[in-house]
Amino acid sequence: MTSLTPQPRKLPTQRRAVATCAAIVEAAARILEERDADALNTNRIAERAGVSIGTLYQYFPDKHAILVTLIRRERDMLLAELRAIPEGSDTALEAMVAAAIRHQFARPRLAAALEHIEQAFPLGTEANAMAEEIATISSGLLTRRFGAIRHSDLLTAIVIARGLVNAAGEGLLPRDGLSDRVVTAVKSYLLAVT
Amino acid sequence: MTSLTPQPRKLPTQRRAVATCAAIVEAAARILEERDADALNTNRIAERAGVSIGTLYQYFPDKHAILVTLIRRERDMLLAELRAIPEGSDTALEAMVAAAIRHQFARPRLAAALEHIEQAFPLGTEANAMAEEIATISSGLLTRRFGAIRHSDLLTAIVIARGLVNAAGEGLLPRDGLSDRVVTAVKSYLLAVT
DNA sequence: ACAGTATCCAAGCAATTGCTCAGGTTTCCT
DNA sequence: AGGAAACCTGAGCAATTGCTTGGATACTGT
Repeated sequence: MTSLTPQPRKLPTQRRAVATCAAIVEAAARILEERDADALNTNRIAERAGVSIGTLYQYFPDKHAILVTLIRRERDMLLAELRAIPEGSDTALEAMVAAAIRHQFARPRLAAALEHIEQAFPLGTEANAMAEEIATISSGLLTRRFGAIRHSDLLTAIVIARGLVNAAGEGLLPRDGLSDRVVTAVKSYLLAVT
Repeated sequence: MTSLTPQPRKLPTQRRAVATCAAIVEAAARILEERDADALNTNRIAERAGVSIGTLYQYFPDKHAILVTLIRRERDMLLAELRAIPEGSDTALEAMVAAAIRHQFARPRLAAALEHIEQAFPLGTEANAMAEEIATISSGLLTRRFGAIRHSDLLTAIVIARGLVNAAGEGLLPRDGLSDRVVTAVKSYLLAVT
C-alpha cells in the first residue's frame, strides 16, 4: 500500500555498480517471465542476478522498489516509442497500435506479469501520470483524423486497444491479424461516437 | 502451477458444516475486497470466518482450493444470468452487457481481485470452458442481429466488452454511460467486420 | 441414553520470507 | 603507494507462511 515514488537507497556511482543495479532489475524480470509473481523473492532475485542479497539491499530499500524500477523501465520504453510518432502522420493510429503490439510481444510474459502487478499497487500519482500522458499523446495524434474527441471516448478507445493487445499477448486472441483488429475496433468506435 | 480441478477434501454433510464452508469462502472474498491478494493467507481466512485453522483444512486441501471455489462461485453467478437471456430477444446484446456490468459492480473490488488471481492460475481446462461457454452463449444471442460471426471476431468482441467493464470497475473509466459505451463499442466493431 | 460419527479447536512445526550487519574486496584519487 | 570511499559478501535473525495433528465437542440415529 505504499505510494509509487521510492528512490534507490543509494545511487550507484561506479560502472560496476550501475551494472549490478541493472542486473538486479533484469533478474526480477526474468523470474517473472520464467515463473510467476509468487516466485519473486529477494533472495532469488539476488541469486539470479549473480550478486549477494546484501548488495541488493544496498541499492533498493525493499522488494517493492525493484518492481517499481522495472515497471518504470518498461513503461518508459513504450512511451518513448509513442512520443516518436510524428503528429502529422496519416497512419498515426496504425503506428500507435504497432508500437503497442511490438512492446507487448517483445516480452509477452513479462508484459502480462507487470500488468497484474501494477494493478496491485495503489494508483499513485505516477501510474495516473502515464495514463494521462498516453491520453495526451493519443489526442494529439488522433484529432487530425477523427476531429475533437471527448475525453471519456478517448479513454474508452485506449482501454479497448490495451485490452485487445493484452488479451492477444496472453494467448486469448489469435496474434495474426491482431493489428488490423485493433485498428478496426478503435476506428469503428471513434467513428460511431463522433 | 496446479490444474483447476480440486474437490473439497471432505464434503460437509451437516448443515453446520455447509455453513462453515460457505463462511470460509466468503471470508476469503472479504479479505480480497478489504485488503489485497498478499494479505490472503489461510490463518487470516480462518480467523475472519470465525473458525479455527484446523477446520479450514478439513474441507479444503490447500489455500488454492479455497480460491478455486470462490472463483467458481462468482463465475457461476454470471453464467446463470447470461444463460437466462432469451435467444429471441432483440435486445440480447444490451441484456448481456447489463448482466456483465451488474456482476462487476455488485462487488467491484472482488471482481477485480479475482480477475488477476485467475490469470495467475494455469489456464486449466475449466477456465477455457468458461470462455468457450460465454462464446457459445454470445454466438447464439448475437447471430440473430449480426448474422454469422467469425469465431475470432466473436472473441474480439467479448474481450472488448470485458475490458471496458473491468476498466470501469477499477475506476479507469467513468461509470455513467458505461452500458451505452460498451454496446456501442461491440456493435460498431461487429458491424465493421461483417 | 449412548455409541459412533461428524465437526471443531488451537498449539505449534517446518519452510520461506524480507531484510540486517559485521566485515572483506575493489576502485578511485592524490 | 596508500588511504578513503565505494562496493560486495553471506551467515543468519525475526516474522510469516501453509499446513498437521491430537484431542475436545456437538450431532445423529437407534
